[in-house]
Amino acid sequence: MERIGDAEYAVMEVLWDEAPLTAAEVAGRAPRDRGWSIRTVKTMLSRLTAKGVLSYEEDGRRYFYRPAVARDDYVAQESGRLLDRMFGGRLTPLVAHLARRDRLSDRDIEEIEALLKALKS
Amino acid sequence: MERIGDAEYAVMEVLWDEAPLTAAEVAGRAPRDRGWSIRTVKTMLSRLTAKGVLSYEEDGRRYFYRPAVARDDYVAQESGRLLDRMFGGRLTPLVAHLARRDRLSDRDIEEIEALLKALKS
DNA sequence: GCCGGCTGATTACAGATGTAGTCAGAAAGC
DNA sequence: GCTTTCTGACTACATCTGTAATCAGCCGGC
Repeated sequence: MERIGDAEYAVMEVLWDEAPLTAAEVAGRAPRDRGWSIRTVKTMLSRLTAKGVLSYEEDGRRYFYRPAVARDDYVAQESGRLLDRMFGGRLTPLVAHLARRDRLSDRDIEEIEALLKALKS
Repeated sequence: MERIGDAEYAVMEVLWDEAPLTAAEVAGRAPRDRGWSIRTVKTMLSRLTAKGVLSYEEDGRRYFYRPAVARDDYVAQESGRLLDRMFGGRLTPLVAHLARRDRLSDRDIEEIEALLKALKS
């Protein structure tokens, strides 16, 4: 799967949340703080389509865009990449790292323990 | 901290592993499969220095390069970024995601449980 | 029937990145 | 001493990314 940039990712988020949408609808649902012009959004949509992560159906002369890759698959790829690159592909060092850096709340710990317990049964 | 690319990251890995090193030494220790010329490595070193993630001491007309940011800090930034972007900044969804995608071995589960248990005490 | 506005396609352009060549000067071999 | 070799500095250039303008054509209002 091709890599996508930060801004492109924001466009994907919109469509993962709701699809299919027209370019104008995507622009309307994009994060306000990006301050994108409709042109910018259209460029993103074209590029993402070229990269094969979006597809569309024609509706007259408009397109209805929708994701061609599941959010879960994309997330799996990116988190796998980070894990491979920085933690030798293993999750434990990541958790240890986050714990060291105080990114783990007590609630996190409880939740993850419950999750792991469920996995073992 | 400025962002660095994939190739730049590979250079940092060399120096996080061993420092200080000259440009030639970094080139010699870089992953063979990158097929880098010494020029390429030197460009990386300059850019990383400009970005402030490397520093150097002069040794005659050569430089000895060394990391100016700890690997741990860099890793914290990048894993935080991924967590924020894809999992709302929370670790639990990441673990749940990896579990769903079979990236969690029994050994991982045991290790993480032990780690969490230690954290609580 | 013409005009303003909307559509996707194409083009523009600056900054980042990957990869490397050129240059001026020092050092080292001979 | 002269040539080869090595150094960092600077330059080059294609691709990717973020951001947007231009273009050609269709559609809906009047």
